Amino acid sequence: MEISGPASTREHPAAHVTGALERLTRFLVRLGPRGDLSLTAVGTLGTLERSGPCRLTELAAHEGVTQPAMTQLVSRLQESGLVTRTSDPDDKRVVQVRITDAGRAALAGRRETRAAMLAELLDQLSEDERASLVAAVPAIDRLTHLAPEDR
Amino acid sequence: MEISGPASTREHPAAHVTGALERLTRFLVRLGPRGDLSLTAVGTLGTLERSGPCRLTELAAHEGVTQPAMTQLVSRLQESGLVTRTSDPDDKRVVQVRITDAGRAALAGRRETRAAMLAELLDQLSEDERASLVAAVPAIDRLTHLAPEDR
DNA sequence: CATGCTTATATCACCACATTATGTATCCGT
DNA sequence: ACGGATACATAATGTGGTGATATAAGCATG
Repeated sequence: MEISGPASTREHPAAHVTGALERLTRFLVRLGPRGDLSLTAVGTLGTLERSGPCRLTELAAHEGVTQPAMTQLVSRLQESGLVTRTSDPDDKRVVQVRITDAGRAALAGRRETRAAMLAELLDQLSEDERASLVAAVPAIDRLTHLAPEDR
Repeated sequence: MEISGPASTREHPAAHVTGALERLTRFLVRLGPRGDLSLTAVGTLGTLERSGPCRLTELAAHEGVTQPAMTQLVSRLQESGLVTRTSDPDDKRVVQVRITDAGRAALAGRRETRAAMLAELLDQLSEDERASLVAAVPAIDRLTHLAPEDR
Protein backbone atom coordinates (compact mmCIF):
# COMPACT_ATOMS: atom_id res chain seq x y z
CA MET A 1 0.00 0.00 0.00
CA GLU A 2 1.61 3.17 -1.15
CA ILE A 3 1.64 6.17 1.09
CA SER A 4 0.75 8.58 -1.66
CA GLY A 5 -0.08 7.93 -5.27
CA PRO A 6 1.07 10.55 -7.76
CA ALA A 7 -2.45 11.80 -8.26
CA SER A 8 -4.91 10.42 -5.75
CA THR A 9 -4.03 11.23 -2.19
CA ARG A 10 -5.79 8.58 -0.10
CA GLU A 11 -9.21 7.82 -1.47
CA HIS A 12 -11.09 7.82 1.78
CA PRO A 13 -11.62 11.58 1.72
CA ALA A 14 -12.95 11.51 -1.83
CA ALA A 15 -15.56 8.86 -1.11
CA HIS A 16 -16.49 10.56 2.10
CA VAL A 17 -16.73 14.02 0.61
CA THR A 18 -18.50 12.68 -2.46
CA GLY A 19 -21.31 11.13 -0.48
CA ALA A 20 -21.83 14.30 1.47
CA LEU A 21 -21.81 16.43 -1.67
CA GLU A 22 -24.29 14.12 -3.40
CA ARG A 23 -26.74 14.44 -0.56
CA LEU A 24 -26.09 18.16 -0.38
CA THR A 25 -26.81 18.56 -4.05
CA ARG A 26 -30.17 16.84 -3.87
CA PHE A 27 -30.97 18.76 -0.75
CA LEU A 28 -30.18 22.14 -2.28
CA VAL A 29 -31.91 21.41 -5.54
CA ARG A 30 -35.08 20.51 -3.68
CA LEU A 31 -34.81 23.50 -1.38
CA GLY A 32 -35.73 26.00 -4.04
CA PRO A 33 -38.99 27.84 -4.54
CA ARG A 34 -40.55 25.39 -6.88
CA GLY A 35 -42.10 27.57 -9.57
CA ASP A 36 -39.01 29.64 -10.09
CA LEU A 37 -36.08 29.92 -12.46
CA SER A 38 -34.20 26.84 -13.54
CA LEU A 39 -30.69 26.22 -12.36
CA THR A 40 -29.35 27.11 -15.78
CA ALA A 41 -31.44 30.26 -15.88
CA VAL A 42 -30.00 31.40 -12.58
CA GLY A 43 -26.50 30.62 -13.74
CA THR A 44 -27.03 32.50 -16.96
CA LEU A 45 -28.47 35.56 -15.28
CA GLY A 46 -25.63 35.47 -12.80
CA THR A 47 -23.07 35.38 -15.56
CA LEU A 48 -24.74 38.26 -17.35
CA GLU A 49 -24.87 40.30 -14.17
CA ARG A 50 -21.27 39.58 -13.34
CA SER A 51 -19.66 39.87 -16.76
CA GLY A 52 -22.01 42.12 -18.70
CA PRO A 53 -23.60 41.48 -22.11
CA CYS A 54 -22.57 38.32 -23.83
CA ARG A 55 -23.14 36.46 -27.06
CA LEU A 56 -25.50 33.55 -27.02
CA THR A 57 -22.92 30.93 -27.92
CA GLU A 58 -20.50 32.09 -25.27
CA LEU A 59 -23.26 31.87 -22.73
CA ALA A 60 -24.10 28.34 -23.81
CA ALA A 61 -20.50 27.25 -23.48
CA HIS A 62 -20.12 28.95 -20.14
CA GLU A 63 -23.22 27.34 -18.67
CA GLY A 64 -22.40 23.95 -20.12
CA VAL A 65 -25.47 23.53 -22.28
CA THR A 66 -25.87 23.31 -26.04
CA GLN A 67 -26.47 26.37 -28.18
CA PRO A 68 -30.10 25.47 -29.00
CA ALA A 69 -30.82 25.04 -25.31
CA MET A 70 -29.44 28.51 -24.70
CA THR A 71 -31.47 29.95 -27.57
CA GLN A 72 -34.61 28.55 -25.97
CA LEU A 73 -33.65 29.70 -22.51
CA VAL A 74 -32.88 33.22 -23.70
CA SER A 75 -36.22 33.30 -25.50
CA ARG A 76 -38.01 32.38 -22.30
CA LEU A 77 -36.03 34.87 -20.27
CA GLN A 78 -36.75 37.52 -22.86
CA GLU A 79 -40.47 36.81 -22.73
CA SER A 80 -40.29 37.17 -18.97
CA GLY A 81 -38.48 40.48 -19.43
CA LEU A 82 -35.36 39.38 -17.60
CA VAL A 83 -32.97 39.79 -20.55
CA THR A 84 -32.89 41.58 -23.90
CA ARG A 85 -31.66 40.34 -27.26
CA THR A 86 -29.90 42.96 -29.34
CA SER A 87 -28.16 42.20 -32.56
CA ASP A 88 -24.57 43.33 -32.87
CA PRO A 89 -24.20 46.08 -35.54
CA ASP A 90 -20.63 44.97 -36.34
CA ASP A 91 -21.59 41.36 -37.01
CA LYS A 92 -25.21 40.89 -37.76
CA ARG A 93 -25.07 37.20 -36.99
CA VAL A 94 -24.38 37.64 -33.34
CA VAL A 95 -26.91 38.33 -30.64
CA GLN A 96 -25.91 40.24 -27.58
CA VAL A 97 -27.80 39.10 -24.53
CA ARG A 98 -28.11 41.66 -21.78
CA ILE A 99 -29.67 41.38 -18.35
CA THR A 100 -32.45 43.85 -17.52
CA ASP A 101 -33.20 45.58 -14.25
CA ALA A 102 -36.02 43.10 -13.80
CA GLY A 103 -33.50 40.32 -14.32
CA ARG A 104 -31.23 41.73 -11.67
CA ALA A 105 -34.18 42.10 -9.36
CA ALA A 106 -35.27 38.52 -9.95
CA LEU A 107 -31.77 37.34 -9.20
CA ALA A 108 -31.54 39.41 -6.05
CA GLY A 109 -34.92 38.20 -4.92
CA ARG A 110 -34.00 34.62 -5.43
CA ARG A 111 -30.73 35.03 -3.61
CA GLU A 112 -32.49 36.68 -0.73
CA THR A 113 -35.05 33.92 -0.51
CA ARG A 114 -32.49 31.17 -0.64
CA ALA A 115 -30.19 32.93 1.78
CA ALA A 116 -33.07 33.28 4.21
CA MET A 117 -33.97 29.62 3.90
CA LEU A 118 -30.39 28.58 4.34
CA ALA A 119 -29.86 30.95 7.22
CA GLU A 120 -32.75 29.32 9.00
CA LEU A 121 -31.13 25.96 8.54
CA LEU A 122 -27.68 27.16 9.45
CA ASP A 123 -29.13 28.45 12.67
CA GLN A 124 -29.97 24.93 13.63
CA LEU A 125 -26.35 23.91 13.42
CA SER A 126 -23.84 24.30 16.18
CA GLU A 127 -21.37 27.16 16.16
CA ASP A 128 -18.59 24.75 15.22
CA GLU A 129 -20.54 23.27 12.36
CA ARG A 130 -21.31 26.69 10.95
CA ALA A 131 -17.69 27.65 11.27
CA SER A 132 -16.59 24.56 9.41
CA LEU A 133 -18.90 25.45 6.53
CA VAL A 134 -17.68 29.00 6.36
CA ALA A 135 -14.12 27.72 6.41
CA ALA A 136 -14.89 25.45 3.46
CA VAL A 137 -16.20 28.25 1.26
CA PRO A 138 -12.85 29.10 -0.35
CA ALA A 139 -12.27 25.45 -1.20
CA ILE A 140 -15.76 25.19 -2.64
CA ASP A 141 -15.12 28.23 -4.78
CA ARG A 142 -11.85 26.80 -6.03
CA LEU A 143 -13.58 23.54 -6.79
CA THR A 144 -16.35 25.15 -8.81
CA HIS A 145 -13.86 27.09 -10.86
CA LEU A 146 -11.84 24.03 -11.73
CA ALA A 147 -11.99 22.11 -14.97
CA PRO A 148 -14.08 24.54 -16.95
CA GLU A 149 -13.06 23.05 -20.29
CA ASP A 150 -12.32 19.39 -19.62
CA ARG A 151 -15.90 18.61 -20.50
CA MET B 1 -28.05 46.45 15.99
CA GLU B 2 -28.63 43.52 18.23
CA ILE B 3 -25.77 41.23 19.04
CA SER B 4 -27.78 38.11 18.48
CA GLY B 5 -31.32 37.73 17.24
CA PRO B 6 -33.29 34.86 18.67
CA ALA B 7 -32.89 32.89 15.49
CA SER B 8 -30.51 34.44 12.98
CA THR B 9 -26.97 34.76 14.19
CA ARG B 10 -25.31 37.36 11.92
CA GLU B 11 -26.42 37.07 8.32
CA HIS B 12 -23.05 37.49 6.68
CA PRO B 13 -22.21 33.80 6.84
CA ALA B 14 -25.54 32.81 5.36
CA ALA B 15 -25.17 35.01 2.28
CA HIS B 16 -21.58 33.96 1.86
CA VAL B 17 -22.25 30.27 2.26
CA THR B 18 -25.38 30.48 0.14
CA GLY B 19 -23.54 31.86 -2.85
CA ALA B 20 -20.91 29.18 -2.63
CA LEU B 21 -23.49 26.44 -2.28
CA GLU B 22 -25.47 27.74 -5.25
CA ARG B 23 -22.42 27.56 -7.47
CA LEU B 24 -21.50 24.21 -6.03
CA THR B 25 -24.95 22.87 -6.80
CA ARG B 26 -24.81 23.85 -10.45
CA PHE B 27 -21.31 22.52 -10.68
CA LEU B 28 -22.15 19.14 -9.22
CA VAL B 29 -25.35 18.74 -11.17
CA ARG B 30 -23.44 19.31 -14.39
CA LEU B 31 -20.63 17.01 -13.36
CA GLY B 32 -22.67 13.85 -13.64
CA PRO B 33 -22.46 11.11 -16.24
CA ARG B 34 -25.11 12.45 -18.53
CA GLY B 35 -26.98 9.36 -19.62
CA ASP B 36 -27.36 7.95 -16.15
CA LEU B 37 -29.90 7.93 -13.38
CA SER B 38 -31.69 11.13 -12.49
CA LEU B 39 -31.00 12.87 -9.22
CA THR B 40 -34.35 11.72 -7.89
CA ALA B 41 -33.69 8.16 -9.03
CA VAL B 42 -30.41 8.12 -7.15
CA GLY B 43 -32.05 9.58 -4.08
CA THR B 44 -34.82 7.03 -4.22
CA LEU B 45 -32.50 4.09 -4.65
CA GLY B 46 -30.37 5.42 -1.83
CA THR B 47 -33.37 5.66 0.45
CA LEU B 48 -34.44 2.15 -0.42
CA GLU B 49 -30.97 0.82 0.18
CA ARG B 50 -30.64 2.61 3.47
CA SER B 51 -34.12 2.13 4.92
CA GLY B 52 -35.41 -0.99 3.21
CA PRO B 53 -38.70 -1.48 1.34
CA CYS B 54 -41.04 1.46 1.33
CA ARG B 55 -44.46 2.44 0.06
CA LEU B 56 -44.67 4.56 -3.01
CA THR B 57 -46.25 7.56 -1.33
CA GLU B 58 -43.71 7.62 1.44
CA LEU B 59 -40.95 7.55 -1.11
CA ALA B 60 -42.52 10.44 -2.98
CA ALA B 61 -42.76 12.51 0.17
CA HIS B 62 -39.25 11.62 1.21
CA GLU B 63 -37.75 12.60 -2.14
CA GLY B 64 -39.83 15.75 -2.39
CA VAL B 65 -41.69 14.91 -5.58
CA THR B 66 -45.35 14.30 -6.24
CA GLN B 67 -46.88 10.86 -6.12
CA PRO B 68 -47.43 10.61 -9.90
CA ALA B 69 -43.79 11.46 -10.45
CA MET B 70 -42.79 8.67 -8.11
CA THR B 71 -45.17 6.24 -9.79
CA GLN B 72 -43.47 6.97 -13.09
CA LEU B 73 -40.00 6.81 -11.64
CA VAL B 74 -40.67 3.48 -9.96
CA SER B 75 -42.08 2.15 -13.22
CA ARG B 76 -38.91 3.13 -15.03
CA LEU B 77 -36.70 1.72 -12.31
CA GLN B 78 -38.72 -1.48 -12.38
CA GLU B 79 -38.33 -1.80 -16.13
CA SER B 80 -34.61 -1.37 -15.67
CA GLY B 81 -34.68 -4.07 -13.02
CA LEU B 82 -33.41 -1.81 -10.26
CA VAL B 83 -36.47 -2.14 -8.00
CA THR B 84 -39.46 -4.43 -7.59
CA ARG B 85 -43.09 -3.55 -6.94
CA THR B 86 -44.90 -5.96 -4.61
CA SER B 87 -48.37 -5.35 -3.35
CA ASP B 88 -48.89 -5.49 0.37
CA PRO B 89 -51.10 -8.46 1.35
CA ASP B 90 -52.45 -6.59 4.40
CA ASP B 91 -53.61 -3.58 2.43
CA LYS B 92 -54.03 -4.29 -1.19
CA ARG B 93 -53.89 -0.62 -2.12
CA VAL B 94 -50.29 -0.18 -1.14
CA VAL B 95 -47.26 -1.00 -3.20
CA GLN B 96 -44.05 -1.96 -1.52
CA VAL B 97 -41.03 -0.83 -3.48
CA ARG B 98 -37.87 -2.80 -2.89
CA ILE B 99 -34.38 -2.31 -4.29
CA THR B 100 -32.85 -5.23 -6.18
CA ASP B 101 -29.27 -6.40 -6.25
CA ALA B 102 -28.96 -4.75 -9.65
CA GLY B 103 -30.22 -1.55 -8.07
CA ARG B 104 -27.61 -1.74 -5.36
CA ALA B 105 -24.97 -2.42 -7.97
CA ALA B 106 -26.08 0.55 -10.07
CA LEU B 107 -25.89 2.75 -7.03
CA ALA B 108 -22.46 1.49 -6.09
CA GLY B 109 -21.24 1.96 -9.64
CA ARG B 110 -22.47 5.48 -9.79
CA ARG B 111 -20.92 6.34 -6.48
CA GLU B 112 -17.63 4.95 -7.64
CA THR B 113 -17.74 6.95 -10.84
CA ARG B 114 -18.60 10.17 -9.10
CA ALA B 115 -16.08 9.59 -6.38
CA ALA B 116 -13.41 9.10 -9.02
CA MET B 117 -14.38 12.30 -10.80
CA LEU B 118 -14.44 14.23 -7.60
CA ALA B 119 -11.18 12.72 -6.43
CA GLU B 120 -9.58 14.01 -9.58
CA LEU B 121 -10.82 17.48 -8.84
CA LEU B 122 -9.97 17.32 -5.17
CA ASP B 123 -6.43 16.47 -6.16
CA GLN B 124 -6.18 19.84 -7.78
CA LEU B 125 -6.87 21.58 -4.50
CA SER B 126 -4.29 22.37 -1.90
CA GLU B 127 -3.91 20.20 1.16
CA ASP B 128 -5.55 22.88 3.28
CA GLU B 129 -8.49 23.24 0.96
CA ARG B 130 -9.09 19.51 0.95
CA ALA B 131 -8.85 19.44 4.72
CA SER B 132 -11.40 22.20 5.02
CA LEU B 133 -13.84 20.22 2.87
CA VAL B 134 -13.35 17.06 4.87
CA ALA B 135 -13.86 19.06 8.05
CA ALA B 136 -17.15 20.39 6.70
CA VAL B 137 -18.60 16.97 5.97
CA PRO B 138 -20.25 16.49 9.38
CA ALA B 139 -21.89 19.90 9.09
CA ILE B 140 -23.09 19.08 5.59
CA ASP B 141 -24.56 15.85 6.82
CA ARG B 142 -26.34 17.61 9.65
CA LEU B 143 -27.64 20.18 7.21
CA THR B 144 -29.05 17.65 4.79
CA HIS B 145 -30.83 15.83 7.56
CA LEU B 146 -32.48 18.97 8.86
CA ALA B 147 -36.02 20.05 8.19
CA PRO B 148 -37.27 16.86 6.61
CA GLU B 149 -40.92 17.72 7.25
CA ASP B 150 -41.12 21.50 7.19
CA ARG B 151 -41.95 21.30 3.51
C1' DC C 1 -74.29 -4.48 5.63
C1' DA C 2 -74.74 -0.65 2.34
C1' DT C 3 -73.32 3.95 1.81
C1' DG C 4 -70.11 7.07 1.57
C1' DC C 5 -65.54 9.30 2.96
C1' DT C 6 -60.61 8.60 2.86
C1' DT C 7 -56.36 6.67 1.26
C1' DA C 8 -53.02 4.56 -2.17
C1' DT C 9 -51.83 4.25 -6.55
C1' DA C 10 -52.42 4.86 -11.57
C1' DT C 11 -53.45 7.48 -15.67
C1' DC C 12 -53.93 11.65 -18.46
C1' DA C 13 -52.87 15.98 -20.44
C1' DC C 14 -49.54 19.21 -20.30
C1' DC C 15 -45.10 21.86 -19.52
C1' DA C 16 -40.05 22.88 -18.82
C1' DC C 17 -35.73 21.84 -20.28
C1' DA C 18 -32.50 19.30 -22.48
C1' DT C 19 -30.59 16.81 -26.73
C1' DT C 20 -29.29 15.96 -32.01
C1' DA C 21 -29.89 17.25 -36.65
C1' DT C 22 -30.67 20.70 -39.77
C1' DG C 23 -31.81 25.34 -41.81
C1' DT C 24 -30.57 30.24 -42.62
C1' DA C 25 -28.13 34.35 -42.72
C1' DT C 26 -23.83 36.61 -42.37
C1' DC C 27 -18.92 37.01 -42.54
C1' DC C 28 -14.41 36.21 -44.57
C1' DG C 29 -10.43 34.48 -47.38
C1' DT C 30 -8.87 33.48 -51.89
C1' DA D 1 -17.73 36.59 -56.35
C1' DC D 2 -17.72 32.18 -54.61
C1' DG D 3 -17.27 28.69 -50.97
C1' DG D 4 -16.55 27.49 -46.49
C1' DA D 5 -16.96 28.79 -41.69
C1' DT D 6 -19.57 30.97 -38.02
C1' DA D 7 -23.72 32.43 -35.17
C1' DC D 8 -28.02 31.71 -34.31
C1' DA D 9 -32.81 29.67 -35.07
C1' DT D 10 -35.93 25.87 -35.82
C1' DA D 11 -37.64 21.13 -35.70
C1' DA D 12 -38.20 16.66 -33.85
C1' DT D 13 -37.62 14.07 -29.86
C1' DG D 14 -36.79 12.38 -24.93
C1' DT D 15 -37.05 12.75 -19.96
C1' DG D 16 -38.80 14.11 -15.81
C1' DG D 17 -41.75 17.01 -13.59
C1' DT D 18 -46.85 19.00 -12.40
C1' DG D 19 -52.05 19.16 -11.46
C1' DA D 20 -56.46 17.01 -12.23
C1' DT D 21 -58.79 13.01 -12.11
C1' DA D 22 -59.89 7.92 -12.23
C1' DT D 23 -59.83 3.46 -9.89
C1' DA D 24 -59.86 0.55 -6.24
C1' DA D 25 -59.36 -0.79 -1.57
C1' DG D 26 -59.99 0.14 3.32
C1' DC D 27 -62.87 2.14 7.07
C1' DA D 28 -66.68 4.24 9.74
C1' DT D 29 -71.19 4.68 10.60
C1' DG D 30 -76.26 4.70 10.55
